[in-house]
Order: sequence, then structure tokens, then C-alpha cells
Amino acid sequence: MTPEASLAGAPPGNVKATRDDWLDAAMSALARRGIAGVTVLDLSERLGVSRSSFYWYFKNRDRLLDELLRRWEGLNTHSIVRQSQAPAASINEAVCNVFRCWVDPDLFSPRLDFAVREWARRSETARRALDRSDGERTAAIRAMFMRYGYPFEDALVRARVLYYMQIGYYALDIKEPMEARLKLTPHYLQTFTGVAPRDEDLASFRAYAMLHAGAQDPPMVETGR
Amino acid sequence: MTPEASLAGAPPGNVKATRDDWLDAAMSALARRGIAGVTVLDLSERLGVSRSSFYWYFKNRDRLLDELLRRWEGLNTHSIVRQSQAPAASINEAVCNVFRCWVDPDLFSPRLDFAVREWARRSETARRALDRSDGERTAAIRAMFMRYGYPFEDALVRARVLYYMQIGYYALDIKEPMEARLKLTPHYLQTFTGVAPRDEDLASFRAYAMLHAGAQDPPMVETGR
DNA sequence: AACCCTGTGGACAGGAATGTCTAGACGGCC
DNA sequence: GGCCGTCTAGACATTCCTGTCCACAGGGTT
Repeated sequence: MTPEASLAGAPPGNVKATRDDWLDAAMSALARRGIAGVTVLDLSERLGVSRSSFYWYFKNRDRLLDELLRRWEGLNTHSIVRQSQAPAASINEAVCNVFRCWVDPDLFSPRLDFAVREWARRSETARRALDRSDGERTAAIRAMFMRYGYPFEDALVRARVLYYMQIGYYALDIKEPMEARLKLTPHYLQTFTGVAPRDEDLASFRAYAMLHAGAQDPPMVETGR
Repeated sequence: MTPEASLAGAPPGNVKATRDDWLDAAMSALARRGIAGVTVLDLSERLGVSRSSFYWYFKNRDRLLDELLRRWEGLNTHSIVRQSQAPAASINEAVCNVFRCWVDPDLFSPRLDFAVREWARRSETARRALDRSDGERTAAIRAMFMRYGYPFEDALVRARVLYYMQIGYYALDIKEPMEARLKLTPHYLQTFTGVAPRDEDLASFRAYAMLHAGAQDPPMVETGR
């Protein structure tokens, strides 16, 4: 039986770290320290296991990274697409639904997304996966604008402005308290949609955002080494 | 005389690579391959010089990086600030002046900017330098909006949307022909300023942009290794 | 011509990471 | 109880990079 075949099946007796343990640790390392921070040595130490065990589960580090990429695909994208399709009474409320991704770490992990983005600058396969995801996300947001009557090109531009702006926000890695963000939200809505938001557009988003006010992501990537 | 003092002065006889040569090569490596791609070994090979010569000019690699950061400071920032202060007949024309940074590689090098951004996730000093630059840039753009009558908070949000959106655009590393970009520019202007642009707002920008249509930046960072 | 000062090159040591190989521990199965 | 298949640990080879040391090349100066 080949090693790789142990994907499924009950964990045998003397297993210290399962295949999924390695993958989980790698995913966490990717988000916290970037692709270069995903080292077999480091993972083995965190799992309290010898480094060479790794090679029983994976042919080499590159195979692990392949699998990591597959795991990431759709993770954040799924939330954005779903939120952009949620029912809403107005375009401003609809944009607020998308905003939920940006205030709820459970819906969207900027650190992970940026780790993949950095990775994509070095790896062609990561590049392709990322392009696919970015395409899906903007397409979904664009469709949202079109549902509310924005013409084709206008919807395209507004979708881009909304999405790129958020990615840029994360690129700057700003630490801004939730209250400050909420205070400016009406201005953002006005800019993104071109329509002044009514109070009821924001009400439910405001409550949702405050739930996550404390649960801020830790700093993007561990510093030092 | 200390080595470091050789900053100025005529290049002596048996110099193969000057201090500035090392710095230039490092800057180019930073933009093309990111901070991890700036290795003494690689630079020495590109300069056709022994690796150990490096240590005559610099105490160690970290000192080189310090200097690189100082060199970068203000490089891109200066263009953005200057463009945002250029005289313009309308807010839409003013925004077009800022747009020039995004179509002219001589004004703004996204690859360099992103290399620093990635670097800043690992280094506290890079982080501080970057925060300073981002602050200057958004402050300048915000001041621009305020000159055209946008109230305080509205100008803040519009400046952010404009600037973050562009950073996000670069984060996605999209290859979009200049014609396509120009075609959408009126929509972007409408979204950013909330005012429909007139044709004369765009005319001179359009000409400027086409001058640089061919001079696209090569891909963000060299792939492979 | 002798001398110094500015660079340069090659040898060496050391650290961090990957990947290989082999012996063996451990539980399930006959 | 013994075997086998599943995992693990440790030793080893290799690669790539940093940083140090020392010998020495080659103009400019006197």
C-alpha cells in the first residue's frame, strides 16, 4: 500500500501526527508567516515530531504546498460570493452584506489571502489559482450591482472599486478600531454605490460588526525570526 | 579612513563595483525578486565581483537593507504627493493627475512598492517607513479633495478609496491593456468624485496615458528560481 | 622606487533548510 | 507469539547563504 493512500481510514496506533495535522499546521504557518515560513523543520517542531516523518506523508515540501493551495481555493472566495448573493432591500444594504466579510474573521482571513497573494508572485500555479479566485469574487460583486440596476460597465467598475479597495486596505495592514470604521461606513457606501444610504440599510450590519469588534485578527505575519 | 566614508570622492583605480553599484543592484533585486531575493551572493554574481568585496562597503547584509529602505523612502511617495498638488480645473482633472502615477512607470514602481510592503510584514523598521509613506500619500490626496470643496470626512473616505483601490489593483497584479483602462476611466472618475467627468477633464490624461501604453512594467517579481 | 590606501579574491567556518536511508517501535492480525 | 504494515527517530549528504580572515593587486603620492 502506498503511503499517500493513508488519506482516509482510521488512524493506526502509533501515530503522533496525522496527515491532516501536518496540513493544518502548514495552513496556519502560511497565514502567519507567509509561504517562506512554511518549513518542514518548523512544522515538525510545532507538532513535536521528527522532521523525517513528514516524508512518509508527503513526497516533498512542494507536494505539501500543492495541497495547501487546493485547500485554500474557495476558502475566502466562498464567503464573498455568498455574501454578495444575500437578499437585500437596497444596493446599500447589499454592499453592507459584503462588508461583513471585512469585519468577520470567520468569513474572511486577510492574512491567509495575502500569504497566497505573495506566494503567487513566485509560483505560476498559485498565480493561476489566485486569478481564478479574484475573478470569481469580482464577478459575483459585479452581478450584485447589476441586480440593482447598474449598467454593465458601471457595475464592473463599482465592483472593482469595492473589491480592490478592500484588498488595498488589507495591503496597508491598518489597525483601525471598529467604531471608527463604522463611523465612516456611510461615506464609503455613498462612494461605492453613488446613493446616499438610509439608516435601515446599515442597522443590521452595524449590529453584526459590533459583535466582531473585539475579534480583530492578530498582526498580519509574525515579525522577527 | 573608515570604509563607510568612501561615499563621496572620485572612484579610485582598481574599483570594479562601487558602493552605489551594490545599492543599485540591490534596489533592482528588491523590486524584481522581493526582499528575500536580495542576497549578497546574487548581487556579487550580477556585478561580476567576488562576494567578499561586499563586506568592504557594508558591515553586513542588514546594513545594506537599512540603506535600501532609506533610498526607497519618498521615491514613489514623492510622485503621488506632487501629482496630487498639480493645478487642475476640476476635481476630475485633479484625480486624473494622480492617475498619471498609475500609468507611468517612471512616476511609480508598483513592484518596488510591493516589495517594501512584503518586507514590512517582517521588519518593524520597514513597517514604520511604510506607514509614514502611506500616511503622506493619503494625506496629500485628501488635501486635494478638500481643495475642491469636499468636507473633511468625505475627503478622507474618497482619498482612501482612491488610494487603497490602486494599491489593491496592484496587489491583484492585473495585466490590462491601456485602452481598456482608458475606456473605464470615466466610470472610475464618477465613482471616486461623485461627479460626472467632462471630456476636457480627461483629454490631457488620455494623451499622457497613451504615451506610456507600451511601457508596461514586467511581471511583478521574477518567478521560479 | 618604495609605500600606503583602497579594493578584491579565495579559503574557511558555520547555520538553516531539504531530502534520503535505515533501524526500529507499535498495534493489529494470523 | 510472531509477522507485517504503519509510522517515527536519528544519522548523513547536500545546497545555499552569511560572515571572517588574510594575502595581494594596483593606482596615487612622495
